[in-house]
Amino acid sequence: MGRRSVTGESSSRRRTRRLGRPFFDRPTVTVARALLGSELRVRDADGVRRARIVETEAYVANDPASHAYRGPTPRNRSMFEAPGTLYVYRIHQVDCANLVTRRGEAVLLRSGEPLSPQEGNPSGPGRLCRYLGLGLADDGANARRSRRVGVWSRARRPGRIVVGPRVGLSRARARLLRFAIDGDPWVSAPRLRSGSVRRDLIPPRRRTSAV
DNA sequence: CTTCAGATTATCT
DNA sequence: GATAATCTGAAGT
Repeated sequence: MGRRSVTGESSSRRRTRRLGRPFFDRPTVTVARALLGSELRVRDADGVRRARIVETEAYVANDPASHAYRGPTPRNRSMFEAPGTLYVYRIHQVDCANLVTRRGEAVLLRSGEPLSPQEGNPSGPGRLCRYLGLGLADDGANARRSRRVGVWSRARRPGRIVVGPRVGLSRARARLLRFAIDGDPWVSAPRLRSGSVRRDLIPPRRRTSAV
């Protein structure tokens, strides 16, 4: 905790913009990859918290691991709203945030690099929300329009993207729908390593311990 | 109404 | 690596 990585600035700067419908209204895997390197901003009375997204997971149609798998319920209602909607849920006393892509599909924001002056650890979906001040109250807000929450395009290119199995699931373990910036120190455990997973290969089920 | 597993994390061996 | 914490949503009776 309290670490801040040095992120070679200035060299390949880009103009950033708030991401809108064309960004979110695409296949979920596309959005999950495109979100890497983008910036999440949450405004409150004290100012703006910012984090650079370094790890995501895709939850797609007909996905047994998705909260939307059995159709709309009171909890997952936001997953069936417009692209860019925040779906925030609570598990084991922590809140986790998703961005909706297409109907019933979303991208879980798994970890980020802290960009605000405030120290903190946004590595892990619960910690990311806590660092940014995101919570259940934000469920249903739309990041395309919200004054409080927004996603901003990459200021610089991310490095290589690595792919692997999603974390913490008991079902659909074989699907490679977790994406991260290779080597980024803020990627959550278990760490993905380049070359450790073949994108086109479905690994056999393991009895214990993932990755 | 009751049961139960869970898109996590802190802490221990 | 393994487990407890701690509680809610959703499915079952």
